[in-house]
Amino acid sequence: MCCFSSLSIKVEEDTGYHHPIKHEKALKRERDEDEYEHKPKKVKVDNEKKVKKRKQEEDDDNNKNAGLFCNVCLCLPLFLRWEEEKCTDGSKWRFLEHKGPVFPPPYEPLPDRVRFHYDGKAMKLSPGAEEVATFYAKMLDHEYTTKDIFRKNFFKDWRKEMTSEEKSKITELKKCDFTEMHEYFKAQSEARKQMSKEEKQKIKEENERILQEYGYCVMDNHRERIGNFRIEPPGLFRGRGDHPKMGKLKRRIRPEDIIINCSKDSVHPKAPPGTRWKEVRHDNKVTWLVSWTEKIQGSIKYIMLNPSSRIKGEKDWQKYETARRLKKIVERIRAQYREDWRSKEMRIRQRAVALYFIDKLALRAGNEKDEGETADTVGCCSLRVEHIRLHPQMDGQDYVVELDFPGKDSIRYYNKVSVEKRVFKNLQLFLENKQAKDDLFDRLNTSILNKHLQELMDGLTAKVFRTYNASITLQQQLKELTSSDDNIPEKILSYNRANRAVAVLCNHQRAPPKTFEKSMHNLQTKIDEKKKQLSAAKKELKAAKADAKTLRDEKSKRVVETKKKAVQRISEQLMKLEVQATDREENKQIALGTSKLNYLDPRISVAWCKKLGVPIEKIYNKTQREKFAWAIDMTDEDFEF
DNA sequence: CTAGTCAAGTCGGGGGGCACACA
DNA sequence: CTGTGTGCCCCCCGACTTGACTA
Repeated sequence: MCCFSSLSIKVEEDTGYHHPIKHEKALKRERDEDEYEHKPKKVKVDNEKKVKKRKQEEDDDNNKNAGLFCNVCLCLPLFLRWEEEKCTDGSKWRFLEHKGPVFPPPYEPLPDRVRFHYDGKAMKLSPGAEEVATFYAKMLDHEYTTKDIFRKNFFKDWRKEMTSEEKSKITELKKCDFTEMHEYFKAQSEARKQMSKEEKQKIKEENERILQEYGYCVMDNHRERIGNFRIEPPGLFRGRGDHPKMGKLKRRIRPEDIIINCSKDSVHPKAPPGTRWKEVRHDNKVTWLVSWTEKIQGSIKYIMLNPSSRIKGEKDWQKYETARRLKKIVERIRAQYREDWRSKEMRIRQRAVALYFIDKLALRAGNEKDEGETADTVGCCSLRVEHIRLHPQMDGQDYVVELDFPGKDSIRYYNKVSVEKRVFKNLQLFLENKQAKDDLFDRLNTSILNKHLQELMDGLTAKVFRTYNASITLQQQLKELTSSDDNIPEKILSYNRANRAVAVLCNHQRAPPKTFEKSMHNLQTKIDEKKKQLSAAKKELKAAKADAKTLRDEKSKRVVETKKKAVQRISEQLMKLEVQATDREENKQIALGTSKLNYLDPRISVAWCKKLGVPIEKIYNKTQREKFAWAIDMTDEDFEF
């Protein structure tokens, strides 16, 4: 729980003890705010005019795209057609036909020789209890199984699946011995690795067959790839961070849980024999094909189309267009929030400082979360006093803000930034008379913030700043780092460095790969070998040159030439390896994939590739090229984000 | 490494409930 | 006073994007 719900509670609690929100200064501020509220009617009128003018500019810009055609589906005058359709009635498609989801195979009971032991004694479990036990057995060497919450949740849910007899016998998890089961599964996966080529080929073909049958749908005359057409198999819930629900049983999804979405006039998917769907509906206002409710969090899961599909590509394109519209007015917005740092109203100051963080540090919005239902993580609006420290002076810099909090997926955000004096002073004010667990921005939440942003620009929300800042950073960095004189490996290193700058901005971290040291070592060995090769080649060249000098014949001249070429080739290879090593080292704890896939306008990369003669394959792999087909196709080298 | 998996975010909209005006 | 209409707020949930991890 955070800002808003706690705000109302805070006010109630206030009768009991001295709470920050109603201390004297705050009360005075409230009075000030009331006065302030009555004044600025005029400002609003001005704003409306500005908005209109801005809209005009934006429309002009959109029209520039009118000449583009869609090569994704080869047949349509591109995005504008989609625009029109959507504007009229919000429908996402006219025709949708698919085969429904693929269910995981049913549970296969263990052979009798694989036993479960309780309190030292072998015990045959009922199929239901056994299946759940296998989920745990499979995870035995995972850290999860050492965690109390995980064990407690698992045991509780497991007992629900036991027969009454089992339930009365099995009362303590620590007396359970799953090792035989664990060994069995290890052997199984080993056996899978050892399978013959033919067997592997057979499995591959079967998978391909399923993909062809269930992995595609028809949406508005196009055969489109589905993203995730397999139903999630049962297992134990693995939350991230300190998740209060880790270890709970994720039950098997049955056809009776499934809602199918398709068009009326399509051939509806058939439920497996002897079963029926929960519902078949025909809602073309949404993009999903199949949905079901997940029982642990009560959230809905979907089967949707692959990122290469028209519907996703169009959304992606729109996202970047919104970010580009922000680019045009971002200076205006910055000027405004700087102005707002001096507002008489607390809520406006908080809003302005939060927006500054979102803009400068690319923080996420920070919605409220259900306390006790999810891991304790925060974003900008839900920052608490305990997550921030103020240093008037630090490392030779003034007004340093130290941020340290668990963000999305419980990834730590740690940063020290020097901020403007006014921001610093405001933060001091927000912190006054608060406890560690209190909200930093007690008069702000994401909905207030986004409503404000919506007034500044159509479609503007907190996350647009992340997209905008990521993309603009890539563009700037590419400009700064690359030169057309560089060779291809150097250009790619520069690209990765630009990409890396974005990943650092967005705090996209990864655990250093387990094999990192080893692969680094391997690479170093290769480099050493290359160096030896090079010096050998140089020696040979020298000798050849000496020969040529004494002999002065055509043949030895030619030898010199080939040796020269060899030296050149080897030193190029060496350089390539060294660049690779640098790249990998710098990438140890940083993940580039997320920003590449979700934050960087692909047109920037495509234009850069075209301009510098870098093949697009060096930047995007096959999947990525499919996802960004729209950009690869419509972008020329002059594109500016 | 890549592709796939599935958890965890963002954000908007709908609907219930409440305050208030008015017949 | 009661019943009805209206507007607003807030909460919840649905849909969709983002994200780290793993087979």
